[in-house]
Parts: sequence; structure tokens; C-alpha cells
Amino acid sequence: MTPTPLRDLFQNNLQGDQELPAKQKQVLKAALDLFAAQGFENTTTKQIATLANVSEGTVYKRFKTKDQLLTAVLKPIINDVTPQMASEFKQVLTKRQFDSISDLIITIGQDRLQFVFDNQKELRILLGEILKKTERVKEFSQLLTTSIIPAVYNQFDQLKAHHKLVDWDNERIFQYIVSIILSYVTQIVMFSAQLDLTQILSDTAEFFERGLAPIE
Amino acid sequence: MTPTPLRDLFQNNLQGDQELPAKQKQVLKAALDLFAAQGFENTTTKQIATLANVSEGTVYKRFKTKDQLLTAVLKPIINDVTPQMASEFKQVLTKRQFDSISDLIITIGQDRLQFVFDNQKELRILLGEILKKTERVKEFSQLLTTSIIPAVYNQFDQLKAHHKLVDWDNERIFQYIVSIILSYVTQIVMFSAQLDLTQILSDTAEFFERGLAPIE
DNA sequence: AAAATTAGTGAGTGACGACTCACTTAAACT
DNA sequence: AGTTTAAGTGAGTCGTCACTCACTAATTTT
Repeated sequence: MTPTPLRDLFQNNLQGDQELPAKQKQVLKAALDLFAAQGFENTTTKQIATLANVSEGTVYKRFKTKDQLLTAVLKPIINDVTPQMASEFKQVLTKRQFDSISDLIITIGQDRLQFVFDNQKELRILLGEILKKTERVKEFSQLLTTSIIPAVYNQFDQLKAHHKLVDWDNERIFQYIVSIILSYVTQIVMFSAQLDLTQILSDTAEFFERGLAPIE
Repeated sequence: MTPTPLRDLFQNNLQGDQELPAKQKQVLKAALDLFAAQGFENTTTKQIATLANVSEGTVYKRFKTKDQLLTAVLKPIINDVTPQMASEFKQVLTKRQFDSISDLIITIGQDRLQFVFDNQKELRILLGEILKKTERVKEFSQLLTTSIIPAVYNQFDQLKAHHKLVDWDNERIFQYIVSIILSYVTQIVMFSAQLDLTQILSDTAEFFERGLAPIE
């Protein structure tokens, strides 16, 4: 079960379900690259037009405002990918029963880190936007809270019951795991770090296996 | 040894060593608040002037460009605080010998989290800037690398020698600790989270005491 | 007190950036 | 083929914003 890459969604159904003309795709592509490289407000519509090899009018044919263009670029992440990711995530968590905390970390981590790797640019823009509008994070984390967290906590409880996980608050355990995974995510998104994901995950898993072992 | 709060530096020597007139301080204060709340490019010099209750000309009297104003706002962090922080940090690390990993985490963590707490706004702007210009991070982390890291690693080595720390790469140990501390930092900076720093640190220390215990 | 220096003002300017529109070109439909 | 609809153009508009400047008010210097 590999995560659906953003690129696919881009090709197909960006604007609802209607196909986009070639030039409009070029516009989106150019906007994505420029927003990621220079940030939203430091990018002019002229720059986008030039990079996309179209006139400025073409940029405004489909996307009525610059803001709509931003939305269009982020839409796949926010509207399609996130729920999809959430459900894929949940599916893995509910289908299988993990027999150790490291098993869980490696399985989930592999999946998510790969996703981040594949969508660096988009995530970078998103991060910049989030910094400006903190409310957006709320929506985003709400999604996590409602769909993923219960499934994760359920796994934690199972592991605790089998005496394979320390008896701390689920929040606390979750925080530690997310912290470390996110620190690698940051390195990838911000500095395009070339990391050996497999190595990282097995190290991380080893560490948690010790730090989160049940008390004898 | 409490960290020097930014506010003090602000009052005293922002522009070299020359005292700033009252209205210029108002300008800096307004710029700080607006940059933190809306971001640099979404803030107009008119807004700054209005909030500071001065004319727009006054804004440009001392600070020739908007960019200089940003620099002036961030200067205390970049030029004064960071080296100061680094040296204070180093001093603690070289003066004392820590007798456990949790001792080290609680001492250093207390100090640094308090600092973040006291300088949320500035750090938030800095984070936004960093996202735009990744090179700046390099300078910043260079500073860490040269002055702090050796001292920390030295402590690690000592602990290892006394069989109080697992024999992993120092980089790896450092990464785990920083990750978790930074995740709390993020919560404070981005969402102004009201956290019980003491509780957090003792929990974190407990976790690391287990995860980083030497192998029997 | 006169002169000189610094602080502060606010209307004004020039540039640039988001967006428009009258028009051309191409495709789709009947 | 002729008509309608959509795609694409690029010169032009309009507003905003960073920045200036001629001027006044207040301090400092001598």
C-alpha cells in the first residue's frame, strides 16, 4: 500500500474533473515552482507567464486571481491528498495488528516519509502559508485528530495490553514519535536533505523500542 | 544563569550603541508586532507608521529601506543574542560535569525553552525569513556547530565513559534530543502554546533516560 | 541668543504588480 | 461552410506601496 503521489492527481483532476489545456498545466507547474522557490508574494504573475511560455492574459483565463492560483496549486494536497492519506493511513492501522512499537514506526514512517519526499515543493509552500495563517493548521490537525489519532491510540492500547509498550499517556507517546519523524520531515522539506530513509527508520525504531519499553 | 532576555537588548543598543529617540523605538516595536502578525511583505510602511503614531517620513528617517527595518528588528537575535546564547550555553556545558543525561536535558532545556518563550514574536519572524532564504540557516547552524556542538559532544563522551549513556553516534543522540525539544519550541512559537515547561522537561528526561540508557 | 544639527512631517512621485479587455486564433458543433 | 464557444494574446489601466523631499519643530552646540 504505497501512498498516492501528488503528481498523479495533478495530471488528472485539478479543476474539478475537467481536463486542463496544456498551457494551463504549464501555468500551474510554473506557479508551483516559483511559489516554492521564492514564496507566494515574491512571485509576480508576469514571472509565472514567462516561465510557462504564455501571455499574462492566459494566466488569468482560468484562474481569476493570483490567490485562486495558489489555491489551485495547494488544492490537491488539501482537498484530495489529505483525506486520501488519512484514509489510507487509517486502513493500514485498522487492518493490521502491529506486534511491536518498532514495527508500527517502520511501517507508518516508511509510508509517510516517502510521501513527504515526493511532495517537497508543495509542502514547502504549504508550510509558508501555514506560518501566515495559523488557523489553517487547525483544520489540518482537526483532520488528523478525528481520523487518524483514534486508530493510532487504539494500536497503542493493544500494545499496552500485550505488555509491549510502556503505560504512559497516549498523547505523550504520540508526541515523542511525531517529534522525531517530523524533524526528519523538516530536513527534507527545508533543505532537500538526501536521507537514507530505511536506515533512519530502523535507528529510530531501535531508539523507541528502548525508550518506550514497558516497565518490568 | 538565566538567559539574557531580548527585551533588554532592545532597550539599549539596537543601532550600534547610539540611543534611539522614543518615536524610533515605537517604529521598531510596531514593525516587530506587524511583521510577526502578518509577515514581512504583507506589512506596509504606512501600517507601521500608523501603529507607531508617527508619520511615514519618520519611519524612513533612521531606516533607509524597509529591509533595513527588518534587519534592525532581527539584529538583536542574530548579532547579539545568538553569540551570547552560544557562550552562555557553552559556559554551562564546560563548567559543570553532568552526572546523567536527564540532568543535562533538564538544565539546558529549562534555559532554552524559557528563552523561546520570552522571544516568540522575533523567532516567528525569523522562522518565516528562514523559510524564504535557506542560506540564513547555514550561518545560524554554523554558529551552533562551531561553538555548542563540541561542548555537548564532550559531555556525551564523558557520560559514555562513565557508562551512563548508550554508545551511539553523538550526532544520533543529539538529533533525538533536539527533535523533541524543538517540537515543543514549535508549539510555543507557532501557537503560543501555554505549556508547563517543568513538567515537559521532567517527562522528556525520563523518556531519554530509558531510551538512551547504556546497554547492559 | 544665534547657528547648526537632528527629529519629525506628510503630500507627492515613480515603479511595479495584479488584473482587464478588445481582439485574434483555433477548435467544436450543426 | 458557417456559427458558436473556448483558448490565447499583450498593450493598457488602476491602485498600492516603497521611498523622497522641501519644509517645520525641537534640541544641541558654541
